[in-house]
Amino acid sequence: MTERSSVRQAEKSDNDSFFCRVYDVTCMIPRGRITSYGAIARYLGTAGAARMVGWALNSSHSSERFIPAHRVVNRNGMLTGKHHFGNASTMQQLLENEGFTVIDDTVLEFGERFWDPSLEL
DNA sequence: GGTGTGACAATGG
DNA sequence: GCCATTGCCACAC
Repeated sequence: MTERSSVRQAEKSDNDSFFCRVYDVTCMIPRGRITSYGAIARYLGTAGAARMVGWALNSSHSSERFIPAHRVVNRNGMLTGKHHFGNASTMQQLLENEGFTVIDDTVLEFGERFWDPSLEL
């Protein structure tokens, strides 16, 4: 009996998918904040599935809800998935609009504006 | 049902 | 200190 099973039983909805959780957490990211794939994965209980988080966001376009995936970067603060926004500059523009400074596909404010769902949520 | 993959993360040389 | 390799876990084929 794991924590996950209880949650899964409580939800018992289509949201039981790992993807939906990633979408939910990503939407919870406060404006002006930023997090990493590993932080989200760890919050979900799958610390080693950081890659899955990225993959889930890759399918975020399939979600009816807008997913601020631009607030999610790798541990280095690098915009590794900017190419998946359609235009490579879209993700950077969104981050700059949030008040971030993006240089060389890397968020300089990453260390300061880092938001950990496991700590904040 | 097994194999491959994937927007990462951590470790080793 | 930088580059290369391995591990990880859930989904698609």
